[in-house]
Amino acid sequence: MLHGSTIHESLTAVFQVRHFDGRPGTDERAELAVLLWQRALDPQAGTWSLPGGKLRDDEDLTTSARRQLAEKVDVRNLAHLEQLSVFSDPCRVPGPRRIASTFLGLVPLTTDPQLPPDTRWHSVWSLPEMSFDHSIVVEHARTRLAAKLSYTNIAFALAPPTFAMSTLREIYCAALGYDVDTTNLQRVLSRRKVITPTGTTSSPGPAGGRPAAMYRFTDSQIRVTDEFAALRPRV
Amino acid sequence: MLHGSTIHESLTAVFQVRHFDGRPGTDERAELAVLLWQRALDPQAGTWSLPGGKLRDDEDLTTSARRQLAEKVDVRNLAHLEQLSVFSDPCRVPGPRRIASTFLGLVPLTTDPQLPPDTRWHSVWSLPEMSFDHSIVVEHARTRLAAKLSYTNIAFALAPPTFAMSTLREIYCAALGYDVDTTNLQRVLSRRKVITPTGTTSSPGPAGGRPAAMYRFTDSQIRVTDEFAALRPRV
DNA sequence: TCAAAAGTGTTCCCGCTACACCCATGG
DNA sequence: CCATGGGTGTAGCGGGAACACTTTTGA
Repeated sequence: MLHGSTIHESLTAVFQVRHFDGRPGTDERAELAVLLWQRALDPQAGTWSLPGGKLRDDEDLTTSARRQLAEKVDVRNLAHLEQLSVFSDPCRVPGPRRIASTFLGLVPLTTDPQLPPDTRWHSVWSLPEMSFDHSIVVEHARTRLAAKLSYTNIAFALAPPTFAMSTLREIYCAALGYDVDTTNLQRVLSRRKVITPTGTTSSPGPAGGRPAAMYRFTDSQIRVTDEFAALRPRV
Repeated sequence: MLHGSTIHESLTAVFQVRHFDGRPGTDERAELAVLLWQRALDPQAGTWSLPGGKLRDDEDLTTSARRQLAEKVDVRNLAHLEQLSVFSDPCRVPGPRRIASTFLGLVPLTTDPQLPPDTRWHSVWSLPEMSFDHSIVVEHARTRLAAKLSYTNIAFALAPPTFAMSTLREIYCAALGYDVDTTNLQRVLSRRKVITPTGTTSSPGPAGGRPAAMYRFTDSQIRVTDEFAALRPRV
């Protein structure tokens, strides 16, 4: 009765903020995208899946998730990877039991990894038909990301090494799904010491405009920056 | 190489706010307690462990965790159970590989489950020597609980069905580890519609005093009550 | 000199904190 | 009538939202 032939797998929702380059004339807004590959074989051939795969005996789950992403979709520059929940329903997939540990992975704006032919970025706001319970994982990952944007420095993993505030604004808008005020974003993140000015400026675009001050994230490791919403300890 | 003989187990940190009844004269403050059992056999005989055990083929992890608690320590009245992270280091315990999915479980103040002889409640502020990586789990669980107390109604799972504000204050103080103001606790939770007055009052103790108004939690299911600390969407 | 982009300053509002004050009961 | 425990009123503060205004560039 105990573990007849259970497989442990990792599944990772890899997110990146991407410009979905429309044809010229189309407004090319930045959108939050998730990396998916299309199943060629049954079960559920044609549906889109999260990258992942079986856990090996000599690795832990985090290592395994990183390895799967490097081997199968050639993603080697994850700036952040964290565990989400475990999917353990005995009937979640047909065939032998698979317990899935799910992850949230983040790739910075500037990098553009080479993808295998069956793999593509999809806007999280218009997902294709997805395999098994994978769409739930994407939803969890998106929710977790949105929450952490407001009380941690997790955006470091979505932003380039240095950036103008307008770029950072785009990233926040894309990841949160609603508009954010550049002014207040700058002030909130500065007060919390999440971002630091580099002292340099970028030259303005072809349309002119004042040169933008460049910033960088103070830490390149996740850090909680606003611990308690209420019921703070007395000072 | 793939899954030679891996076992999947659940481990649950069960918390309850308890009065550690000192001798008369000792001030018997309420403290956050965790349920532990003492290992009789090696490995690590004598150290204290979290309740849990092997996952069966026909159950998911949540079901398994509930079953283990009912069978092994006779805890059948968990008001809340949620997943924490997975511990998957191949060497986390000696012998065959065990992957542990960890949980946070909460038991209300009033209930007092019968415990087996090797099982005992321990204050989370003075833990005994613990087995393997179990103390990390307790630490995670405590941190998660403290965080959720500030932005969800999770305290419903620690409180009796109805209670006076002074009781609820004790619960928050014990779980958070620092003092909370009764007045503001009442206002914050009332504004968020987390608690509802029942209309009844409790008779005062032997020392006299004004009768306390009784409250209950509005929901008996976890609910987020203060979504964003910053960067809220525009209205 | 004008438009576009970026940065600054100011005001307002809301929620949490702190603390003083008022109420009800038992001895 | 006083001690004890509960409840209410209110002022203050701090952080975030909104928005107008100034600065710097290219055409």
